[in-house]
Amino acid sequence: MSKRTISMLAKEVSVNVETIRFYERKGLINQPPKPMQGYRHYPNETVNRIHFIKRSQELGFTLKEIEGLLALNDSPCSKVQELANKKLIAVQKKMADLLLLEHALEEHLGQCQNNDDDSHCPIIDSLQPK
Amino acid sequence: MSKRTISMLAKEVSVNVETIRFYERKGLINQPPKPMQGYRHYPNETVNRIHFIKRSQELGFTLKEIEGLLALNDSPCSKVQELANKKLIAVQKKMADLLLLEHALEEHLGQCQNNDDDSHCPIIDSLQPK
DNA sequence: CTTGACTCCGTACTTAGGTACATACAATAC
DNA sequence: GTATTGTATGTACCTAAGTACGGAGTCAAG
Repeated sequence: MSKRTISMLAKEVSVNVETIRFYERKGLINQPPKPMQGYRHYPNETVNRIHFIKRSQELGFTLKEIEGLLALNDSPCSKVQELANKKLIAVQKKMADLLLLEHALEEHLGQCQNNDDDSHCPIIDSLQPK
Repeated sequence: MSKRTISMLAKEVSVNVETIRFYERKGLINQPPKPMQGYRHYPNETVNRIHFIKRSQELGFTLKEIEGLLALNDSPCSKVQELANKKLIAVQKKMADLLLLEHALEEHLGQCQNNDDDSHCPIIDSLQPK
């Protein structure tokens, strides 16, 4: 009886209407059949689906991976762990990269601190080829 | 006398020919004039330019920001520092985000470790709406 | 009954940093 | 001289995750 139209659904899950259509096109949620008359209405299941997608995104999964997770719904825990573990390793690698970047930037900025001549920048210098 | 053609330049700086053309279109390097006869040849300056771009990319700057850096060549050090500092802060923020993500993933994986029933996964459970 | 809001549907656009392709022409190898 | 590379140019395509738009149909309020 809720007669949940697409814009009501959108509001309910805090997502744009266009995004819902996009997920439908991607096959992440299925489009309810169009009644002979009037607009489509969306079941609670779709609300749950979108929440699942959004939570997974917060864990850093891409839509493609989420598609996999959704398919894995009844798969052994070990499969899911494998995916989550891969993601964890990717996250850690990314952090390591950023840490290097952070140090490089800090070092460059440190050189600017010891620089009296504002008209000449050690950062630009070090980017310049030797 | 080098008569450096585009593919020689590409090899020299370890970049695709297409990438050089792309940088030309973006205005990051300027395209040498086409001689009446034969192919364009690229000066050492372009080699330096591309090295500058690549080093800046390693420091995490985007092409758009690099455009800014190139324009800043003769600007006061303080301007450059400002840009680098912004970048540093963005990097640190990104790391903080990833750290949270890491902990969330680790916690989820930890629950799988304490799970005896492989046919049922706590991760999928926790993504599922309550 | 007409206006405004909403839906449906398909398609195009967005950002970033390139990659690829089609065509014509130039240069080099044999 | 012919075959194979290489270059010039413009345009289209790629991924990711949507966003925007145009036109037609539909619904609800006044």
